[in-house]
Amino acid sequence: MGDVAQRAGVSRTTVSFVLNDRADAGIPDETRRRVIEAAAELGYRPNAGARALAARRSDWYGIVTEIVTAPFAVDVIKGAQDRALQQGKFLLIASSESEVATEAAGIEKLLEQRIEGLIYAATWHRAVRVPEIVREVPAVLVNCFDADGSLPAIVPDEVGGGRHATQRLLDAGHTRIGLITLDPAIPASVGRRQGYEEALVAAGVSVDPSLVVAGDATADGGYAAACELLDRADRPTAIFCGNDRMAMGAYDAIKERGLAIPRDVAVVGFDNQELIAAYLRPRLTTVALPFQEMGARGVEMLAALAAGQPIDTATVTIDCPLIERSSV
Amino acid sequence: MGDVAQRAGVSRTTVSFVLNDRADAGIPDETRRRVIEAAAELGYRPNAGARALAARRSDWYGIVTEIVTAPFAVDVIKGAQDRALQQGKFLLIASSESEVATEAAGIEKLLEQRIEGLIYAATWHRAVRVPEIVREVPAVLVNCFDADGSLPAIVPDEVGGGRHATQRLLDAGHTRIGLITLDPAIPASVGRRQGYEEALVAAGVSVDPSLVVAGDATADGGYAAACELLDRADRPTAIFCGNDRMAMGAYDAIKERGLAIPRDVAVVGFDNQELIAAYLRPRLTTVALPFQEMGARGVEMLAALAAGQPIDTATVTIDCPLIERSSV
DNA sequence: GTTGCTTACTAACGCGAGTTAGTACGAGGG
DNA sequence: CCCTCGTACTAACTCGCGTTAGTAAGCAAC
Repeated sequence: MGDVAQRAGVSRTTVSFVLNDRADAGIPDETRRRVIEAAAELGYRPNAGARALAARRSDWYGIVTEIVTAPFAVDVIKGAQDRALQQGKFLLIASSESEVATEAAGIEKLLEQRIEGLIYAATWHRAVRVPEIVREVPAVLVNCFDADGSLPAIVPDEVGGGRHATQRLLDAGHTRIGLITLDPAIPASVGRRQGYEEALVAAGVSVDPSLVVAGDATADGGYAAACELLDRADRPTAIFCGNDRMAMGAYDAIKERGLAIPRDVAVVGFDNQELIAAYLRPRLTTVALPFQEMGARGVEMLAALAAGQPIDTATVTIDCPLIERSSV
Repeated sequence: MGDVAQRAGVSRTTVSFVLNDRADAGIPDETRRRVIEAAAELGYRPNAGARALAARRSDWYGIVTEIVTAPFAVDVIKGAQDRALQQGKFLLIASSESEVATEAAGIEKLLEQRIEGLIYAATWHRAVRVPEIVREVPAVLVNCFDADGSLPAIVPDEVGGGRHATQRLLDAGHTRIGLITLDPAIPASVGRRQGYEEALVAAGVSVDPSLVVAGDATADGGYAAACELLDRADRPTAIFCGNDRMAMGAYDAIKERGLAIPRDVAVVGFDNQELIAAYLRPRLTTVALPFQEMGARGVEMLAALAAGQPIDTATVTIDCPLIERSSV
């Protein structure tokens, strides 16, 4: 920076003013131009660490999540990183599944970098107990929530998603719609089922509990549950699967019986896992979890928190849109 | 740090010596203990930015990659991050697919953080043209290579993987083994096919070019190619698919014909995409791309480069192990 | 021709650490 | 009693930058 100043024939302070675009410091255009030119010629690149030190402001947010276990965790990261870049911030990513460090140690590392805020993201929608250390910095939970609601949280609208999926089947003329649910103890299962029932009721279709079967959240679980539904005398004409993996198994069960999708049985999934949904044959109509948007909203809330704006810690829910493909 | 010094009744310098474990500065155990205690009591957390500034050493590596497009990119990150943590380094991740910034802009950001090295990772094995800016810092290519070989590169051993897959089928007694290849212009396709042929030749089985068909790298492509192979009078008893998505399509083709996997037709995939391979029914035997290990090796090479150790820029290949499941 | 007001800067301090050169103290040797 | 020689520290500088307080030059007004 000193070299740039010398080359432009001004002081280091002036260079700082120009490069930081401080309008109040009345620098004439001619001087400004000289400084910018000198910086370009010398290939000057500011030192982010030194700047953070002097400005008492790091321009960094942190995010902790499992990046490998769930393939869609990266979507949260992408959404958050893009939004952060728009704000001139950079996102530091700490994996919470490392073998060489605990989750708390990872957060500790982030705090040593003096991050201005932290996003704590789960790979599947659930209640979590965040490590105490999280509370030392403005924090937002994404795709999870803590039991006592003391931290702001952003979660997918499972109920709405369940409604969208069911409505799509109703719109296609189905009235006997099977539902394969996940582990009934988790929010995804509860919410999606509630949405399913709401949509049926709203359409004046009676809810038949015998059409609801539970299964493992795997392809095998979906296969088994689908078999149960399909082997009834009055088999449903459509199946809403708790997730895409189960839909994968359901496809097998349907095809095995010589039935065609969607002609004989329509299928809707949930999660929109590209690798599955886009490659099943026929391609699977499903409901997307809004990971990117949740990440982006997380950064927005962080910005508000860091700016000291009051935030109602109420949980924010984000819509889960229906992704139309060819299985309905 | 000053507070810690005061509480321990020593100078700031002494605190620095203790916390950085400088053995040369003869600090007696008693003093050391007092300092560590004071730091703990005050909840002292060093400021990484300030430390980097003073020590002229950031302890950061950077990695640039597309994190969303390919689901396994995160494995490279995980492998690299774990190894970096072991070295006391932290990994800064820049997505090269952001809408708000170009790839070069992302790297620029990393350089402003004064990273000590850069990993440039591709999501599929290929030749790349790296932006010039990459050469301003020690850099290693992962899962890709540049045309003129001027940068060290780490790539998967496609040939070995093809050999493993084919050998597994030979071991199971198959001699008529179909191969569904990817776009013949890419290294993955060339290498895997070469491995396939090498294994056959080594086993004394003659290579029948008519058993090799090309297809789109999708489930539909795999389906079409598998149909072609299966509808021959002398259909193969095993199929080696260019990747797992194609295997997914091949499964459909096989099942449609009332054939059983692996009894009538055995299948081997490539890529080990968990979401597919672990959930297909039966579960798919496939070859894994060593993403985590490539990431880890990348960090190791970076450490060597940054330490000024000479490195032959020869490309390093990493073994692609066979993952046994139930389709053979 | 002093005062006062802009305009266009600069000197100097501070951020939180690492590091070098130097010092005070006590023990042991002559 | 003086002179080394470790031992156990400390003062002061430095890293690269942001920022505050201050100043010199030019001009208009009285």
